[in-house]
Amino acid sequence: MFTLSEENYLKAIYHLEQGTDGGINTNAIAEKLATKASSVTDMIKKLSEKEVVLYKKYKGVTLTGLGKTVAASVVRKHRLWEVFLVEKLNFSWHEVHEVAEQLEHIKSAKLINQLDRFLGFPTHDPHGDPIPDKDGNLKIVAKSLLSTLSKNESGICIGVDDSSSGFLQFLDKKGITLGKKITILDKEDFDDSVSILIGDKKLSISNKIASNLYIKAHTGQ
Amino acid sequence: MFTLSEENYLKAIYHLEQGTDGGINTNAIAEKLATKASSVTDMIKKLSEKEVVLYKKYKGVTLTGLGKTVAASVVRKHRLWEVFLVEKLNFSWHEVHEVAEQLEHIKSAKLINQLDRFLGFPTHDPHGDPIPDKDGNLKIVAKSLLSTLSKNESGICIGVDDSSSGFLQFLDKKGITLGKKITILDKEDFDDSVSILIGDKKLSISNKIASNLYIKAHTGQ
DNA sequence: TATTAATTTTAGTTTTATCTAAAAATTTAT
DNA sequence: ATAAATTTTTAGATAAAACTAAAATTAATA
Repeated sequence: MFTLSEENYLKAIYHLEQGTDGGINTNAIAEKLATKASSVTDMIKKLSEKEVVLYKKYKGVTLTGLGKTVAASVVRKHRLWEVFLVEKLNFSWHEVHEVAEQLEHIKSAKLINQLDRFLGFPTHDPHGDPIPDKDGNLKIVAKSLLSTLSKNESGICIGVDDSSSGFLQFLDKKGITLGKKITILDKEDFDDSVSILIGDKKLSISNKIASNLYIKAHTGQ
Repeated sequence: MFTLSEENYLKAIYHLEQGTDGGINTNAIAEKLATKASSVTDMIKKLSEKEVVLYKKYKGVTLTGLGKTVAASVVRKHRLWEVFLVEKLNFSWHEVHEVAEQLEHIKSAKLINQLDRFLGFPTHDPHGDPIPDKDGNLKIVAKSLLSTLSKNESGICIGVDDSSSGFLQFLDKKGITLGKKITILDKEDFDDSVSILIGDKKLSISNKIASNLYIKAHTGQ
């Protein structure tokens, strides 16, 4: 069994490992968890003894198979609870993270299995992130940043890169939500801003925004 | 804000205060929380500094107004989550306690308000215990133990005194559930066992069982 | 009431997870 | 390749919440 703190470290390492292959730096973990590098070293030693990470001094850490399983289970719980909050309790997508950070540590296999069923076995959380299955596997959907699309191309908005509360509320204000079709009307060389058509509305968004929206390839008009 | 441990102490004192008026003993709290008296003394000092309990050395503790509010809020969360588990996630009433012990510490006013609404503002948990409202008040329903009823009297089963898993599973096996009408057919002087009619079934239960079932007075047949 | 018994508190440790400051190792740059 | 900068680890300290053992207080009883 793992403590709340251990679970948080495993989750942080899990997220940092996504998209890299080498070991994860002490400093990177410290920054992610808003703690000090020395604290990270301490915890890593403990996790290493529990055989959830591989650790060589000064060389960073990687999750073991067991470590990945534990971390994925925490992420699974986090994302399932987020779905619950949005679908059943009328939370907005920008309000769920903080509460899910707490709920993800509740220990009960039956609880999470039943919650999964109750929610209809969702595959993605309210921000478009995939929900690991019971075995910790997650289905990777091919996606690209809106900023990489060319003029007249279009796609379905399926996720956000930055899921900070501020960004999500900005999207709400602009009427940009998951599942909507977005078409690139024009791209401005000057500042890389983009004119888009979303629903029946035309609007201009900055490159920064376009670089935080994931799009699923969408053939045809 | 209160730590998990502080909340558990407040809840224990809250429950121990029900039905008494004097101060609560250190030993009683220690037993309830399966800890040592010396640990209780330590925590009580801290709670006293936080002004949630009144404490005089060697004289036990009582909750202050603030203490009652905090404790009631934890109990409210516990019982709402129990309703959720039974009503929405198909838990049995004997399975909910352990999970609710964890869920009761999740901090989010919106979460608990929305959960309350989602569940239809329930007034009682799956064991028949009242759910404190937002202000910590709970509606006391007049109830009596089944063992106090006389021959030919009847009532509705509305709660259990002992809500241990073992007892609840026993009741399941016998088909005794909340909301059912129970009529006393006979009482045995020899061992104080009781013959009852529940639904269309007759069965005999020991005095121990009859002393753990609460009945709401029920006029007429 | 004096003595014994029970309860409660104090004093001193332990464990977990953090921290700061300093030392060690590694990486980067001149 | 050596010095400087950065990163990481070690050493020692702190706070929370628990413990054991002993001392202090209160309650029970002969």
